[in-house]
Amino acid sequence: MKTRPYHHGDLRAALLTRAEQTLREKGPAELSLRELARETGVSPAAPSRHFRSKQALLDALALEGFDRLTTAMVEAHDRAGESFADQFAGLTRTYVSFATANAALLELMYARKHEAGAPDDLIASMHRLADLAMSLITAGQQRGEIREGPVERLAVPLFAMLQGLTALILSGALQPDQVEESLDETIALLLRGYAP
Amino acid sequence: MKTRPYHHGDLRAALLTRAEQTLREKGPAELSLRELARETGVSPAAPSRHFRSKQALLDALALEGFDRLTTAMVEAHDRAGESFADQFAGLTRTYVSFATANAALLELMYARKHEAGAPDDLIASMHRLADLAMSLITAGQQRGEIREGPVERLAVPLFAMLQGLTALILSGALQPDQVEESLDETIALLLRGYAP
DNA sequence: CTCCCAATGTAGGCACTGATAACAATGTAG
DNA sequence: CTACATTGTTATCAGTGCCTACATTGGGAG
Repeated sequence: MKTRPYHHGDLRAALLTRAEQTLREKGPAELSLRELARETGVSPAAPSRHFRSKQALLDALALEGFDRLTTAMVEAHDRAGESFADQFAGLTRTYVSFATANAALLELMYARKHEAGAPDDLIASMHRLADLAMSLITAGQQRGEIREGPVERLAVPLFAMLQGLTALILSGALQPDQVEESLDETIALLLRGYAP
Repeated sequence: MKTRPYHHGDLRAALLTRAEQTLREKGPAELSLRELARETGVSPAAPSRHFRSKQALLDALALEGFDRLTTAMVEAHDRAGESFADQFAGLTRTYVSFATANAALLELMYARKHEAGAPDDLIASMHRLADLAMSLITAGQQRGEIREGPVERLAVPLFAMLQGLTALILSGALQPDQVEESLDETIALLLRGYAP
């Protein structure tokens, strides 16, 4: 019988994928470093070599989430048509779709951000995401499809809407079969509100 | 030296107020039943007589929060003027104001709602709040200040906006001095979007 | 090639948590 | 006055995150 090698090989990655799985299944509250170690077949203290604290692991997970979301949105932007409405709808949909597919992850991503000790890379990731949305708005303004005004101010309702819509979906306030029509309604309302 | 009486008097209420205080100061994660008991000057197992589990205490806190928020919104509605825009702005502002003043509480209120075992009274409280907003919309429709359509559908962007705006504020994405102008911007955008 | 050392894993223990069971004090209904 | 339900207390359990000391490994310097 071949014994398990002393060194795991890539414990860090193994922990992360396993953690995301249990996060998806049972939520962040149920995530335990010890149990994670148990499931990965490693000693209880082993994870500490890769993640100084439980929070550090959660941060790493959140960071990964931001990366995935950002690339998804960039791809959606490239894939969308020329018209502002198209791009707008495209970005909104991919955001919401990511949110529904990765509910717990997104919750984690935003839960972590308004606490004091948020790491720099996390904050940077979030800003990158925000910039994406802002550039969409300035583009719309240049085409005359969005009313004028400072971007930071105009962007607030958009952010709020995205954030709020996903919150509604995650919280179960919106049934899955209502999501599509709610999205339509919301996008239409935003476009009317943003019209010059 | 007078010894502390065996019976506390109103432990349940004492625990709740103390719990809300620490919730406000240190967030829900740091809330510990044992510490609560310690601060209240009572044995570690005493709280279990009033709250079967930690979750039960959090639920009670959330329920209290919903009650307070609902009454605040009802009062705001009564205080507001006749015009739809007035009422709309009034409700939005009180909601956001409650959110900023009771950040952690509100987070708790919504965190609990999308988990399986949410108690009935909590769910009922949330529906009461939702009905309030919906009735605002139907009233607006009757006055011809809001486009027609099913209320449940029209209400979604409003809920999303409220939820999202508070999320932005709580998360620190909006600086306190930006809140007022963001609110103005958002309310105006919503009114344009809702216009017939 | 060898030896040393940094990286990675293990063993054990500490302080803390929430939960539960068995027991004690209290106040009250009959 | 007494039986009893309520509300505290004590003790204990399993589980957690984190820390220190030790073991094993593999790769780079000589």
